[in-house]
Amino acid sequence: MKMSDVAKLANVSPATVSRVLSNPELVSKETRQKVLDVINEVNYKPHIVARQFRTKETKIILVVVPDITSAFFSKVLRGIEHVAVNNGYQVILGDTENDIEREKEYINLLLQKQADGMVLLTARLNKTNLEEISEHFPMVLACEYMDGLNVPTVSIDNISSARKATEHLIKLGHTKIAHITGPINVILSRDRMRGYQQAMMSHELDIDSAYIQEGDFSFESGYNQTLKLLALENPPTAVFAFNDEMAMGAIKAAKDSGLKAPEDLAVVGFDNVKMSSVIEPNLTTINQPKYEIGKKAMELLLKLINGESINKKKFVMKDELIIRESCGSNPDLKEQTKM
Amino acid sequence: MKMSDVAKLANVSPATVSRVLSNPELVSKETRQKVLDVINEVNYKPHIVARQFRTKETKIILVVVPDITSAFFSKVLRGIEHVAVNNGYQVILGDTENDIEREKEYINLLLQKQADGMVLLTARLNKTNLEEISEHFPMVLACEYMDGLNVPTVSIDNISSARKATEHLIKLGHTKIAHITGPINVILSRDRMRGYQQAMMSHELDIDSAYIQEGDFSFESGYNQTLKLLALENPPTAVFAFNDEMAMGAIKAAKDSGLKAPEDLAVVGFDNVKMSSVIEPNLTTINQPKYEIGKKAMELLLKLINGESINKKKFVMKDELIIRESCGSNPDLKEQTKM
DNA sequence: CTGAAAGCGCTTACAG
DNA sequence: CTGAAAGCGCTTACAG
Repeated sequence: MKMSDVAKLANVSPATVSRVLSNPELVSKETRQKVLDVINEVNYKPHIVARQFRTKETKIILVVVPDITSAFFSKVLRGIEHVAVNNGYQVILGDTENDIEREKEYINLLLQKQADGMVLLTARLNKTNLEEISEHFPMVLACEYMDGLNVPTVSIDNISSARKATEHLIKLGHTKIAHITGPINVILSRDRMRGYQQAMMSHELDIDSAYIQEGDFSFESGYNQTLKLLALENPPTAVFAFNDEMAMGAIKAAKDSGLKAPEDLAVVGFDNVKMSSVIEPNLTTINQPKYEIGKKAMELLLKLINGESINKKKFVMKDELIIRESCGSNPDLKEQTKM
Repeated sequence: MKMSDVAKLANVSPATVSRVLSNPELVSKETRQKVLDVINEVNYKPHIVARQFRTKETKIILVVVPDITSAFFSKVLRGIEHVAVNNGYQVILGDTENDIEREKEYINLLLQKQADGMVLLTARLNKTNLEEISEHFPMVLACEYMDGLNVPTVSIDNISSARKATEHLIKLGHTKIAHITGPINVILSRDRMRGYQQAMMSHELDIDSAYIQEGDFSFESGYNQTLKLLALENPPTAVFAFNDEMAMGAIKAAKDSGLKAPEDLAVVGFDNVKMSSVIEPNLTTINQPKYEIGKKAMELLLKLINGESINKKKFVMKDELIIRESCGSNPDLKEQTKM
C-alpha cells in the first residue's frame, strides 16, 4: 500500500495525501477528513525511507558511546535521547567498546548521510580528522574534551575537578596519595592526572612515581592496581581513582588486604554513579551532571542541524564534590550527604 | 558528489560504479581499479538512504529496551549489537523507560519500514496486536516472555528460576519468606511471583499476604518495601527480590534498621548483575545468561529477515543459582562463588 | 485549495 | 564485462 493507492481510494492526488500527512493546514477540512478516513481504513503507513530520501533528512542522530554498559554513559545517553525524541529524532546507538576502529565505522554512517548529526561521547580520533568532519556535518563532542579542538564541546573541567578531589584528601591530612588513572591514551585520563599532580605540587607533596597506576576503567583494574599500591614498601594512605568503578575496586582491595576504608585507606571516586551511594562505605566522589551534559549536547546538535550558529564552542558544566564516607571526615569540613 | 559524477570522472556508467561498490566481482579488474581510484581521489561516499530506498533494506534493526540505564539490559544489548554489527546491521536503540506509549511509537518505526526487524526486550502491548505485527515483520521477543504468544521468544524459565531461588531459602530453614515483586502489570513479575508461590506451597508454607510487596525494579523501592516488611508484627526472616537492584535495597534497609544480612535477614536477588558480587554481603542470586540471550535473539532475527523458517518458537536459556553470602550458608550446601 | 510533473541517488533486469 | 533505462515512494515548486 503506497501513497498513490491511498490517493486513488480517496479520489485525490498523491500530492494531497502527502500534504495531509506533512502539512495538513494546507488542505481543506473536508478533503483532509476524506483522506484521513482512507488512511485509517486501510491502515496506511508512509514509507519513511522514501521520505528521508526525498527530503534529505533522516531525522536520525548518531550517538557514539565508548561503553554502553557503563552507568555513567547510560545517564548521559538518557539526556540525549530525551531531547532527541522530543524533537522528533531517533537515536542510533554506536557502542565502540573503546575500539577506535569501531569509532571510525560509526563516523562513516554520518559521512554516508545515514544520520543528520552526531554526538560523540568519545573522541580518540585525531584532531584534524575530527575538525574536518565537523566542518561538513553537525557534530558535538560531550564528556571527552579535546584541547584546542574547534568542535562544540560539553564537559566539566576535568582538571580542576580532579584537583578538587585530590585537595580534599590533602585537607584531611593525607600526604601519601596515589592515583589510579584511566587508559593513558585517553585525554580525560591525562586531564585528571594533571589535576592530581597540580594539587600535589601546589601543596609541596612528593609524588612517588609508583603512586600513579594505570587502570582501564573497570572495577577489576581498580582492585588489582590497589593491591599493587598496598604492596609497596611505602604504601599510600589515600587513593584518588579516575572513576567510581575503580574506586569501588580499591575499597574491595583494601578490605581483602585486611585494611579498612576509610581508616586505613581513604578513597575518592569520580562520576557519582548510582552505586557510589550504595556501596559501603559510601563513596566520596565528584558529581558530573550526566543527564544535563547529554541534554546540552543534544540541544547544541539540534541548533547545528537547523543551521543556527553557536557563538560559544566550549560549554563547561558544573561539577560538585560529594563528601560521603570513603575518606573519613575532618571536623572542619562541612558534611553533605546524597543518597 | 554522487555516483553519476564518479562515473563521469572514471569514464564508465553509473551502473558500473554501483557494481564496483556492491558486487566488485562483476567488474573487470582494470575497470574496477580505475573506478576505485576515482572514488578515493574525490573521497566519494555513497548515499546510503538512496540505497536503502532502492533495495528496500535499511540494514537497521530496532531494539526496544524498557530501561537503558539498567545493568541487566545493557548486557543483553551488547549481545544483540555484536551479532548485528558482525552481520552488517546497525542498531537503533529505543528506550521506552517502561512507558507503553513509547513502546508503541518505536514499533511504529518498524511498520514504517525504518528498520528491517525488531528485538523487543519488553512487551507490554496486548498479544493479538503483537502477533499481527509479527506476521508481517521480522520480530523477536527476548527476556520478557508472553504465554502462548506466537512470536519467537528467548528467555529463561522465570517461574522455575524463581522457585529455585525461593527453595534455596527454604532449604536454609527459612519459613517466613517475603517476596518483593516487579510492577505487577509486567508478566515477568507475575511469573517470578508464581515461582515463589509454588515453592512456598509445595513446602506447605503459608504466605502472609503482607509478605508480597510490589516494587518498581529500583533500588529505592527495594529499600522502602523492605522497611515495610520489617515493620510488620511478624516480620519475615528472608526476602526474595525480583531483581538484584531491589535485593541491594533490601540489604541496605536491613542495615539501616539495625539488622544484619544474612544473619537477621537473608536476601536473594535475580539477574546476577555485576554489582551483586561487589556489594557486601555478596548477593546470592539467579544468573541469567544476559549476553547469550541477546546473541540468540539477534541470530533468530537474522534468520527471519533472511526468510529462513524457525522451527521452534520458544528458546529457554539456562539459568543458574549463584550462591554467595547474602543468605548465609548451610553446611549441607555446596558453596560456589563467582566474582 | 489542488494536481501534474519532476526528481531525490541509487540498483538491477535486460540487452548486447 | 558494460551500459541504457526504468523505477523505488515520496515531496514540493509551479501552475491554475
